[in-house]
Amino acid sequence: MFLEPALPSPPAPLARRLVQKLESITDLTEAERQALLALPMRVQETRADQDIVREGDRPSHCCLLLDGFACRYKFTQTGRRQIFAFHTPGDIPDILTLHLKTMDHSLGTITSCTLAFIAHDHLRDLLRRHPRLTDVFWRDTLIDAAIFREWMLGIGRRSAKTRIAHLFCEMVTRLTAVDLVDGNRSPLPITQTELGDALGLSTVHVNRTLQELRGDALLEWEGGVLTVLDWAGLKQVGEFDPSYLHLDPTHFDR
Amino acid sequence: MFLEPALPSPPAPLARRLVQKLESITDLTEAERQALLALPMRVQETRADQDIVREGDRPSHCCLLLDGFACRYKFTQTGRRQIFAFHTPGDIPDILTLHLKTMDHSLGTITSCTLAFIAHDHLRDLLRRHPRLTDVFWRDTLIDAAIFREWMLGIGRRSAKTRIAHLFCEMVTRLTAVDLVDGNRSPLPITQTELGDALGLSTVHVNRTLQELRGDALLEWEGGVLTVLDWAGLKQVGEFDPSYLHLDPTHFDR
DNA sequence: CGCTCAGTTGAGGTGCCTCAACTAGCGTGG
DNA sequence: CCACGCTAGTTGAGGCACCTCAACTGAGCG
Repeated sequence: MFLEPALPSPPAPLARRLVQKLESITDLTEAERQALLALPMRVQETRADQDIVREGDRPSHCCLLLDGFACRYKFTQTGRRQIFAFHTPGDIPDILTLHLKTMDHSLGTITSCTLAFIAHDHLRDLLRRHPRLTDVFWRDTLIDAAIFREWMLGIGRRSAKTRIAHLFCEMVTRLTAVDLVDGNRSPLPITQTELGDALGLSTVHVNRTLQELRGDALLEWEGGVLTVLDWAGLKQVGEFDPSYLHLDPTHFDR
Repeated sequence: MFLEPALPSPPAPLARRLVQKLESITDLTEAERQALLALPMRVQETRADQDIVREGDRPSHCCLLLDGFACRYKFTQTGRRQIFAFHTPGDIPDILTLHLKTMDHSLGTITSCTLAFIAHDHLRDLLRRHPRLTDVFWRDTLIDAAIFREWMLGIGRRSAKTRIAHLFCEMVTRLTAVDLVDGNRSPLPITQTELGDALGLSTVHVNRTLQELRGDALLEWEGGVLTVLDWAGLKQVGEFDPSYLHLDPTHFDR
């Protein structure tokens, strides 16, 4: 293993958002925090709607999302798209490449993004020196899977209206956990088409269902900002129970 | 940590199926194999349609499936069920309880099963002594998540016929990997209702779609045994590409 | 021999889909 | 500074894949 020294140490701790994200789901020791902040990484700005990693790729780096929104997705053979997850700052959406050599789906940006690439070797070295961080990342992928299950439940068994409301509740909750929500206003810079691709719905039906939710005075959604007008009502329509997000109650509550 | 010595050493290595399952997705050293086989566990026979762990539980043991079929599932608030996964011998469906204290869904038997309960403390001790096994189980949960994604893609974007064919391909492939398939005959002891709950379909529609698949001479399915008459055809109808299962090609091919 | 449970069939309904057209905003280049 | 094109959002009309409800069959079993 050949670990180059970190590039000229950056002014602000780049991995701050990563630490914040991990602390929203678990505790970290000071040593672990420092080790994370010291991770060498290469920063890159990316435009919207760009693939970061594609199905079939065999990456040697993981991608830490520092700023912006990204998503993971895959197409059917007939060209229909399913989005599996929306990712927010602090996430490492492709941490799975540490243990699954070949990507079975793609990762792309939704907005313009700031990305930080971390070499597998550096990550493995970190986990060897701090074995408990392995458990932390493992826990993170277990939560990832829990979110997949909840989406599956929605797509398989819930109405369009409930599905959309549920996703809004989830995004607001997750964004709150990484301190990106201001009062009842949350960033949500995705298109109605992307929302449909995430929920297994057509754009047309998403549009009409959104009109219902707006008509019920539950929310507004304009210019990439979601404003929740009635959180209790939205939770109820969305059948939302945040247990599956396994957020650490000592660091988070809503 | 108080590790009692293993119960009177059983005649046949109980964890044999676990080793076999893990070797279908990765390599194990002899030491790791031995350590797994030496895991202390309490064996229990269970009838069909029994819950093993329920949503909200905080278990202190994991459950290794030695024989039979199990599934994980959750209900919507309106009582509609979604099955998230079918589990086969060698699986530890609730390994997530090592890192997520509270179950966010339920685990139940489909057929009568032989279960082996392993204390979290024993598992943690094993992983401390063999850190690479942590990576192996982490990899296993990553594959679990990949299967969730593939199901999500199906439920969200594929037709009923494709979905059913795809699931059949997946089950046959996974069961082949743990040596439970005899030629073109594979155990599949689930009901049409369970199949529907897994695929987001009604029982009635599952039934009619199965008739199509049988009519196309792709398969037979009777008495809990699936007979694939035309593997190439079934794969094609199901748009099945096994990459997402990340099976170890040195131990497995189909 | 009757109960139960899985599978099957018919009939009618609907939630969401597709296709197509139109509007509004916004960046870009002439 | 306007014209243009592109993208996101919106609306209408018609269709269908899948749904619900309900009844019936057949096998397994106490």
